Amino acid sequence: MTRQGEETRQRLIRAALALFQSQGYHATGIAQILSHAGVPKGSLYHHFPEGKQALAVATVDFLAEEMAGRFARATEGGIAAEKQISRLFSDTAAWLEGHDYSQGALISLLAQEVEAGETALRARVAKAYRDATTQLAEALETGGATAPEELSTTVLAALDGAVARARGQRSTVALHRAGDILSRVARAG
Amino acid sequence: MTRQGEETRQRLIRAALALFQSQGYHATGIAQILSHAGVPKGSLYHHFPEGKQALAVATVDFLAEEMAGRFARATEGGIAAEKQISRLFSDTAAWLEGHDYSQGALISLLAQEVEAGETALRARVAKAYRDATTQLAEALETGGATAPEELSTTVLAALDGAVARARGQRSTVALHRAGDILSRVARAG
DNA sequence: GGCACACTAGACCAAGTGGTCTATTGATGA
DNA sequence: TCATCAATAGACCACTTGGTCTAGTGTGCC
Repeated sequence: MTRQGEETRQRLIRAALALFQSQGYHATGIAQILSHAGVPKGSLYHHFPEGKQALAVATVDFLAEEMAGRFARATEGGIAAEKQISRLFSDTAAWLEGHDYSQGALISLLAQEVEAGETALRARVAKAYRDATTQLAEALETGGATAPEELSTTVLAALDGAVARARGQRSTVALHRAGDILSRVARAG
Repeated sequence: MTRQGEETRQRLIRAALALFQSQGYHATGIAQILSHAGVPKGSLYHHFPEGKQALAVATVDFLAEEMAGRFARATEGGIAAEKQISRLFSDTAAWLEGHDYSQGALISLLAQEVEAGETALRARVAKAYRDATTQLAEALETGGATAPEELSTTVLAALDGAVARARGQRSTVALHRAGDILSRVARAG
């Protein structure tokens, strides 16, 4: 793959990520991704011969890596679990507001939108959930949480649900409420 | 509206609900709804002149009423908030398994899928969130919870997120974990 | 019984869908 | 320097989409 080819690939992934996150998988057309990325159709099918689904898989992987970095950073410096959680929610709230609620929770969106038949994509979604949970659990454990796996699962579920709601209501109160309650849970142990 | 007309309307709403809940709004075509409901196209546009979006609005209203009934029932007999929450999660888990994970969280799905331009639908989604939260909060308050609004918001967010995840992983463990933690929160006060 | 109209029926349409294919360009390694 | 092939470019295709429209049918009221 040439340097330019690599760049095109990245542009496609970024454009697809933004659009899928904003409208969902089925609402986003190939043409829209192409115009958003400034890339012709031939290039898409050169880099992703399996088409839209393959692009979505790459998008999930890209996002999963980004999240992994975020959780890893949360561990540094031994921040208390309680603090990690409240930060996770308030950072997400700020991110949503910053994008005027146009972005959302890709993984949970795909988990609900994608049919059982699209196995490749479904498998990546499931993997993304597993990885995010164990990574956050490790960070929380480092931060002194008891039952970190259970807490991590709950935090991620509440985060996804609250993001969806925030978008529906154009308000981050749900995010802050959930963050408050769950960070208190971490403190209580 | 004739008796038969009313029945056709109901059939359309039920079919649309099942399909939207299963695949999302954009992935579900008019033709699919029609064939699922066993209703010709002319009837749809007679009952819902504004088309797909109006049908989705009716679907949200229908679901909102159903949820209201569920929360009202939870209040009867003064069940403890702690118990209400664990039931909510385990009932949902059973419901998902019963439908082989084909059904999902419609409101949060729509909240993420629907563009800002579709105002009518967005407004109903926001209303459904508000109503569900206050109804559950009342039930929880009756059950002895402190800060019922905050708890209700968090429970609903976690429920939506856990449903999405359950579908992505074909497993209800996330639902049970979140239910456990949040019912403990209700007990702790 | 008979009329009005709520309702059903589905052919039809323009626009858009994801995907294929051929032609061409230009970066890269020998 | 040049040959090769990765990458770009976009015309094209079969099919589906949501929606419109005209023609009939049968229900319910007077």
